[in-house]
Amino acid sequence: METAEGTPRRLRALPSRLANQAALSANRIVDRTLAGAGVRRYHYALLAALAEFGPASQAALGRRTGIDRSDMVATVNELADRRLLERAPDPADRRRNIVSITAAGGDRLADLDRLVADAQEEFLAPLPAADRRSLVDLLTRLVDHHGDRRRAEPGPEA
Amino acid sequence: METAEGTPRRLRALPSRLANQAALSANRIVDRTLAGAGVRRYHYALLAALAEFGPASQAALGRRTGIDRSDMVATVNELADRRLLERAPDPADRRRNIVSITAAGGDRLADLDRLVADAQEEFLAPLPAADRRSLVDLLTRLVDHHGDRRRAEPGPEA
DNA sequence: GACGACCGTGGGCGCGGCCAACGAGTTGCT
DNA sequence: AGCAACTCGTTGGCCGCGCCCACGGTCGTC
Repeated sequence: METAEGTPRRLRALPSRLANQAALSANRIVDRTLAGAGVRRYHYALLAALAEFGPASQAALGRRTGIDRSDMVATVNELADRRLLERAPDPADRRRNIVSITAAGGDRLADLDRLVADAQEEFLAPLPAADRRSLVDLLTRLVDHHGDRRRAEPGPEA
Repeated sequence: METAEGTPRRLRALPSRLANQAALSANRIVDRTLAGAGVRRYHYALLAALAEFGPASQAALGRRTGIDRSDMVATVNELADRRLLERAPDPADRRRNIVSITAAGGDRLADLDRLVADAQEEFLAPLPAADRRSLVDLLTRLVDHHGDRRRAEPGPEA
């Protein structure tokens, strides 16, 4: 029998790979769940950001969700088509669009929140509550340190 | 000032998102590091698997690294072009190719191992040793539970 | 000998995460 | 007032990863 082919130790023990594999699993679960409701992760993130902070420009929403400005255009388009949000020009700054969530969008978000919560449960299934807290804490510290943004500091002082 | 735009709580507290963001950071670091040596993650994984278990078929390597059979073809091609591994037909089973690492491939892998180790250090920088162990432990438990493979169990007995 | 399973290969797809560029608009400085 | 620097939305593109399907060749097994 040549079944039971294991992952190489070199890879299996690699924190970066572990993080990646865990994220893979998490994303698979969440994506499958959201797909059942006809949305992708970007859609959920955008609706969540809108519900949390109220209307904002696309650029600001991008900063909050980590979605690139160019990808934001398509994401807003898709959700606007479904009447889950609205895009209106900002009279005070004509460069900006003000994006706001609709009532239907709020309702939809509530549904998605439930689905996503279930997905978290599935993802974290093997861990008891205390370990879940540890995990969240550790991951939070990691992401807080390497700040999300592509920081290109100007190198050593000129 | 409208700077300091934060991530919505709903997202920030989401374990699946935290895992994803952490993996994002990890992958950015590792990818940048490997790119400096002219390779991608798939290349490193493949070389590591070869060095660890010796010559194997492409399908077996795919199972060990998590690389799809079709993607494996290209990966093997690229490394074979650089003489880091060799592909030879298996005389005992003419469906198979036997892929084996070359001396140059072994040398290269040793270099990459060092680079990857540095990358881990950078990724884990904010965590003291004890926390790193906790993290690895927690992540390992997560990935061990949802087994890597796309398991499609036949549902309830017919 | 026929069927099923497996292998390598080719082709394709979607998503997430990027970057470059442009025109319109705004802000800041002088 | 004028100009430079910046911001914003948008278009278009790129790449890597993770997948799937289908095909022809090859075992293995009944």
